[in-house]
Amino acid sequence: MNHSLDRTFAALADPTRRALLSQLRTGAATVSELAAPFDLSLAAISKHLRVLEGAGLLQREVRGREHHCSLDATPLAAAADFTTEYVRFWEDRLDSLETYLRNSSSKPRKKRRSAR
Amino acid sequence: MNHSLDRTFAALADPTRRALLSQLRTGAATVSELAAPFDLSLAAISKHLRVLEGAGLLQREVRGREHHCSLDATPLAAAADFTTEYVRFWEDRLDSLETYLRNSSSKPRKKRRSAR
DNA sequence: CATATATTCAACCCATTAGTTGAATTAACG
DNA sequence: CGTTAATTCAACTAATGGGTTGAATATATG
Repeated sequence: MNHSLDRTFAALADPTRRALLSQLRTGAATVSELAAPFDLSLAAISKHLRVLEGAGLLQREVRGREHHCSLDATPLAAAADFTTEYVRFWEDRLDSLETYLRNSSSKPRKKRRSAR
Repeated sequence: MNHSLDRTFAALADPTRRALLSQLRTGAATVSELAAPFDLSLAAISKHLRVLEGAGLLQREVRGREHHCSLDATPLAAAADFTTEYVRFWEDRLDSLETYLRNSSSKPRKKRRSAR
């Protein structure tokens, strides 16, 4: 279940791929343009790009002998939802812990208000 | 660079680990409690838990022979920031594309307003 | 103490990943 | 047409990941 989150997170787990994504924010680019900043073979970059493509984060338009790659951030929405849900959950827990501590230490035995 | 994002995303890339995190939201649990829902050996779960721990997502308190595990969502904040930044960027791009299309198709040659 | 319980450790297996190099493919260009 | 350029393919290596099993290590407990 949630195959696509698997691929999205796996794609993001590699620093080279995150750097490629970052580069793509400035606009579409060919494979060799994308490869230029890295000390890696073109084949290695080609593989990374395929991983990004497999995660739906990259779209490729072949124009002659050049492959023009562009970002597609759509799949990141699910990843963002997933993570922010936990962050919210966590903040809420910390909030209620805080109110609990405030209410129980200064005025012990008193009923605590609910957080937020 | 950003070793910790590496580990966070790598930890999230596995469905078993995401399920473990989800379980941990209901509160602390021992290793065997966490393992119960899965059709996996305890050793396998133990490994997954160590990955989560390595990513800082799990805290362990050894109480006698039991290891009580609890969630720590703190590292997810960076992951959430990372992903939502892209999502925002993407929405903005789509927005400006939309306004561009609206303004150029109905009233061609007219200056377009900036998005948002 | 002897035994059962909770968990990890160690050694393995198999699949996948990240990288390399050299050849193949396809397209552009004088 | 022949050469150069952009990219992938194929084969290989080394490391990592996810899983297993059986033994080891503590810790409870009758």
